[in-house]
Parts: sequence; structure tokens; C-alpha cells
Amino acid sequence: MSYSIKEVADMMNVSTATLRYYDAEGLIPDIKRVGGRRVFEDTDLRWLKILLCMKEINMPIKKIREYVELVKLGDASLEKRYNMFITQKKIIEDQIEELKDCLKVFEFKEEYYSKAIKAGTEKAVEGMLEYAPILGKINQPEKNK
Amino acid sequence: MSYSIKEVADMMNVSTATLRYYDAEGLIPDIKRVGGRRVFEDTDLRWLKILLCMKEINMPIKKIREYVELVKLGDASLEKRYNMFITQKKIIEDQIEELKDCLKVFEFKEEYYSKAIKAGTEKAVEGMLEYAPILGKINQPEKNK
DNA sequence: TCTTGACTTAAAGTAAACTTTATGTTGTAT
DNA sequence: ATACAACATAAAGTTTACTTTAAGTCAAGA
Repeated sequence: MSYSIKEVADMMNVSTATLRYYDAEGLIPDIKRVGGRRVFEDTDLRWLKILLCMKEINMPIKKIREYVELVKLGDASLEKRYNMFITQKKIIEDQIEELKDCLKVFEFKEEYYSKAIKAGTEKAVEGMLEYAPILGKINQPEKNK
Repeated sequence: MSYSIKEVADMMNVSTATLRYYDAEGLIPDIKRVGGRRVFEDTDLRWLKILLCMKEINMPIKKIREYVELVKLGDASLEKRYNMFITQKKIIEDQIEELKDCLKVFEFKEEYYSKAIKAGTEKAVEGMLEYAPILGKINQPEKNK
């Protein structure tokens, strides 16, 4: 199957302008053209899925383009591409851990406010704050040693 | 304990300029001043931890400020603050799920490239692409029904 | 053939979140 | 008392990732 830019935009939930922008930025390799118009094929859709995934984890466009350049080099860049995914996997895993820590903070706040509402005032629960979860490590300054 | 802006910046791994910016944007309520200088106390540090957590999940500054405004209203806004954390919790949970989907895509790519390297060429593994994990649902256009 | 709507490009505009710069003030050590 | 580092503000600059606009091209239906 082949698709127009509008169809792809709707499938991917992005604007046509964004797709053209990605193309101009070199993030979509070798799109077919018919009469000047872009024609997307299944292989392009598969690639767009990975592209959106990279966006999801906040990979900057520059870095995504670097990957596209590697793809263009063919088999010579297989190792580099493999390493890139290994590295990115680690980054995603770290992101998930950080989000889980945030979730803990928010769960604490939920409980905190739940109790405050029952008590009618925040004053009644302020003691809980001592036991709030700590987000990441906090580096105490030298003077406190 | 109380801390200078530089000490806090180091503890939180942000720049002093960023902390001043957050302050100017109304994201840090009622910081004590001594001779014009900001003096951070433990209660400010606790708040900054939540602020960084909100940044972590990409809450826009405008939205964070809205929460700060609620805090300033005191007990009258307890319910609203509770609801805010409930809503945000859901958003974090969704983010974690999306990241897990991305992770699957990247794990697939890792395996794909691992096999391609062993085979010496991508050609040997291209058949795998049919079975690549799909990120989110893709809405097929009407014409394909 | 004409109209119309979806497509095209290039260039300018926008929004968010800082960062940098310029200039001035304060507190501490010598 | 003086030097100097760390603080302060205000305003301008930067970066990223789009979005919008202007002007034109293509293809399909009346």
C-alpha cells in the first residue's frame, strides 16, 4: 500500500507540516515522489514508527539524523547502529526509573492531601513531610560534613 | 539548615540562573531574603524536589505555577491540589507505559542488528521487520476498509 | 477546459525554557 | 579600608521544534 502525506499524518497523529519538516531535516530517508508529491510506502511507515519512538524519548532531531546517516552507509554501519540502540535502551530504562521515582513522590502527595482533606486542614498532616520520598540523591554541600 | 543559591543549585544539579528564573516565574513560594540574597531552608528544598519532579514529567511552567497559586490559597484549595496529583499520577503512569512500548521497539532493533552483524549484512534479516512491534495504534485511512 | 483542493517550497514567525550579558550590590577575608 | 567573590536584577539572546504564511503546482471531477 501507498499513502498520501495527509493519510500518513492522520495515521501518525502529526500534522502534514511536521512530516514535511522531518523530511526537510533529513529524518525520513528516500521518500518516493510522484509528480513532485510524496508517496509513503509501508517501509516508510515502519521507519516513521521508529522516528516517533525516538521523539517519544526526547532524542533531539540532530541525533535522529545521525542515525539516518548511519542507515545510509549500509552494512558498514551495522555495529554503530547496534551500539546506538544499546545506548538508547539504557537511556529509556533510566527514564522509566526516574518516572517511577516521580510517581512515588506524587503518590505520597496524594496520600498527604487525602489525609489533609479528611482532617480539614493541612496543619494536621504537616508532620508527614519529614517522610516524603526523596527524588534522586541530593548532594549535601561540603560545609555539612 | 539554610543554604545559598549556589549550594542549592549544586544539590539539585541545576544552574543558579535557572533557580533565579524559576523564582522570577513564581515557581518557588516565599523564599527568605537576607540583605537581598535568597536563603533556602529545608522546606524550600522539599518544594524544589517536587518542582524538579514536575519538570521531569514535562509539566509546563505555567501549570506548575497554577499549583503554586493553589498552595498560596491555603486549606481552601486542598481538594483541587489533591485532584491535581491524581490527574498527574495518571499522566505519569501513561508516560511509563509509552516508554515501555518504545523500549520494546528498541529491544527489537537490538536483536535485529545483533543478528544482522552476525550474518554480516542487513539483507539476511530484513524478513524480521514484518514482526517489528507496533508503537501505539495506527489509524488506517478510510479507503482501506 | 476550468475550478478546486491537496499538494509543493522557502522563509518568516512562534513558544517554551532557559542562558548570557551588563551592571550594580553585599559580605567576608586581608 | 579595600579587594573580590558571590550575590542581585533586567533585558537581550539562544535553542529546539515546530507552525504559519505566501506563492505557486498538480490532478481529478464538472
